Amino acid sequence: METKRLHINHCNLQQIADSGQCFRWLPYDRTAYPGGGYLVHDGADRALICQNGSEIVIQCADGAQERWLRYLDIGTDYGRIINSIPETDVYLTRAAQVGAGLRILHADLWEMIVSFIVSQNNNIPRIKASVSAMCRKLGDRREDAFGEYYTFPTAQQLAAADNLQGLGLGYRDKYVAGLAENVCRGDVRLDSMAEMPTEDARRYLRSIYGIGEKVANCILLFGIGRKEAFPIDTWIRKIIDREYAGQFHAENYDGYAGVIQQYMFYAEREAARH
DNA sequence: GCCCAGGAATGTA
DNA sequence: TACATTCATGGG
Repeated sequence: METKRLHINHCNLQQIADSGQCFRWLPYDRTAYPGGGYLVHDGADRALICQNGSEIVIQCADGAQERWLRYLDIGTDYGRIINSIPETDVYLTRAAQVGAGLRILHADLWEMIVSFIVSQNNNIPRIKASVSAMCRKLGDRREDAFGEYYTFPTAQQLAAADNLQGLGLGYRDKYVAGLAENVCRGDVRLDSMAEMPTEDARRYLRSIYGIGEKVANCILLFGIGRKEAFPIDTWIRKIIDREYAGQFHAENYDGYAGVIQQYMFYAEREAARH
């Protein structure tokens, strides 16, 4: 294990953990890390990531620092994005203030694909439960300095499962099983997507049974870092109808509308909680 | 009992 | 193209 300490602007672990883009952030020893400490799982890896003010502390496997810095999207200037919001848009200005510590994670593509297939017509606590159950039942058991954990199951591991009952997937189990089989057979190739233009990658994702427009955009945004992707779920739909008369001009934020969407999503849910 | 959840597939006109 | 229905599952 090794430790990396650094300062990151516009990074609030608590906000990210509750932003609906990651389903395997487990709160860790909150008394020792009042600013937020999480065992962050992504694909086959995990790290302990903690916060004290603007200082972020990453404890991870030897040689994995760069991997986790990339995961945290260290190269993006979120202050510039927030500052690009026109003052005339009172709603969005406020939303970005509320969620000023959000970042778009560079998460494992396969895990994002499966997780967001599971997310359709579902709620976040149930998505977390299903994803955790998939890992525990089908992933590899591993141990590190913080104890045991389970990797996210590979396509092979998911395809090898005789059935996916008992994971709480509901009717979505056939989507997951079908995709896992197609990936194993080589009929679906995911590694090629990272090189595709976003439109091509979106079309490719949408050709997969169980992936529609919204889920494809979530995968593009969180799985391959395409910040222009703008997922519209029930929360975003509600905001657009109420604040923008049914039409939001995402093209005003060309190349990073997905970040704007995340501010909207977080702020709306934060407001609904109180 | 109903409605909702980070929707999508399918059927119908 | 544009709607309507159906799909598991659990919490409010």
